[in-house]
Amino acid sequence: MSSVMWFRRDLRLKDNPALLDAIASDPNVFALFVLDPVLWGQPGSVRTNYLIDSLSKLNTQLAGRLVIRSGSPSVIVPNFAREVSAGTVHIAADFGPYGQKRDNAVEGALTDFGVDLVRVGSAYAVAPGRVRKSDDTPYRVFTPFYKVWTTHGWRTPADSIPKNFVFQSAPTEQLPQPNLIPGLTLPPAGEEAAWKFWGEFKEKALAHYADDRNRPDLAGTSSLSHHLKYGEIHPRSVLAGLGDSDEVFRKEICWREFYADVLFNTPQSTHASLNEKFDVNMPWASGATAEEHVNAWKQGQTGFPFVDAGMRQLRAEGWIHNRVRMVVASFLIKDLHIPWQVGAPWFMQWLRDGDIASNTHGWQWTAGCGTDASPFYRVFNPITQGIKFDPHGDYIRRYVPELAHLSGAAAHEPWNTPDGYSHHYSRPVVDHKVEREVALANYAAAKENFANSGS
DNA sequence: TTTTGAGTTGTTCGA
DNA sequence: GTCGAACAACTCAAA
Repeated sequence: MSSVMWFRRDLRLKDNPALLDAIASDPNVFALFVLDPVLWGQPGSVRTNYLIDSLSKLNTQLAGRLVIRSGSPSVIVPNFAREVSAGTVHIAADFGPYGQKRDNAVEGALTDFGVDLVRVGSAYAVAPGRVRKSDDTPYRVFTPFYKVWTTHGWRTPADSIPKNFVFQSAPTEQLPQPNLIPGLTLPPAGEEAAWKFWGEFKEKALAHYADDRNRPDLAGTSSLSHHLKYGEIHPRSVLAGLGDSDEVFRKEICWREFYADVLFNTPQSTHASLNEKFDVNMPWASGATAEEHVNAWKQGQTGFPFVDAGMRQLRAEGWIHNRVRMVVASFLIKDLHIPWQVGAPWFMQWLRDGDIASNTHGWQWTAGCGTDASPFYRVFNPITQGIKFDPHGDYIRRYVPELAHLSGAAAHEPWNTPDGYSHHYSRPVVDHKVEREVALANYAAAKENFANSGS
């Protein structure tokens, strides 16, 4: 007999309860990764390239014993279990809409072969669905969720696997080659890189996190999002390294868990606004001009330096600073009047950390239809946001070469500088002041229509 | 059930 | 340039 560790979004050996459970259940352990065509090889997928790197690092850690098979998991996993005479298949539970469906299908197929699917742990310190109000319904507001999440607690990081543990070997496919995307550079993947970045952040930036995290021109954030996404480090390990004074950063870890919980409780929210009037009554833009606007947004050619820098950073690094994500999302929704459901998939296509829960609900928050009750008249000003959070213009010059000749904060307002357009930078596609008023009127109209529709 | 207090991330205006 | 108030009144959580 043997056991199978089916890796998915938990590509690490440290603090991996499912892996420990596999070893405890039978020391002849096969390490399996399934290339699922549903998640794999989507055109231009940045995450696919990152994942290939991460799998290659994991394979090295396993002394070349990572078994790769491609196909539908509900076929591949049971067949592999039978092939290696496994009694159990071990996984970290997945709480996303697709992941749950997939795992249930695999579990059913395994049962037919007399093999158990064992779920141990998850990608979260506190599994989605566990934090509930006293009436047993889920939270829709962050702060009370955070209070209960904190007191709920989580286990201390698990032991490492035994030193020199040897995994079993089985026939494997080769990892696909990365599909290089021109202009895109990804940081190194894998468990070792995750701990290296986490260590450096803890040493250099964590103490200033509360002040610097909003500054896209500085290295003020942890850059852990892609490592957490692929489970190269577990949030439990990160939380264990924090002190009482690191409340702001602990809250950011909790935001990831909150949004996973929200998605778990409302799986339809990947495409449907939590506040349904946004999908029914909002007069969104359409037609040729709207298409041109969306295209300018995607290409980073809106003529708003802070927006364009962010959209170009996305395609250069597969990442955008969180502050800038809010600004570019607000611009698409409230200046160009395009629904969040157009922007979210573009982010998912290009973000190396693209997480369906965090991405979906980050967008819904900005749109004003998500788990937040902030006033609808909150519209980000893309120019003043830039000047406030990139005060020297360094972030602009890094990503927008047409403005690299402007010094200091002048890069934020090329229209105020004689040679602002001497290097062919785009003119603003809209007038922010005008579009802000349009957005406010649209929200008011949607609310009115909703009231009148009698729903 | 009713009431009360509070809610990640903002902008603009006018003193 | 800085500061406080207004924006306009919703939804959620908890007592």
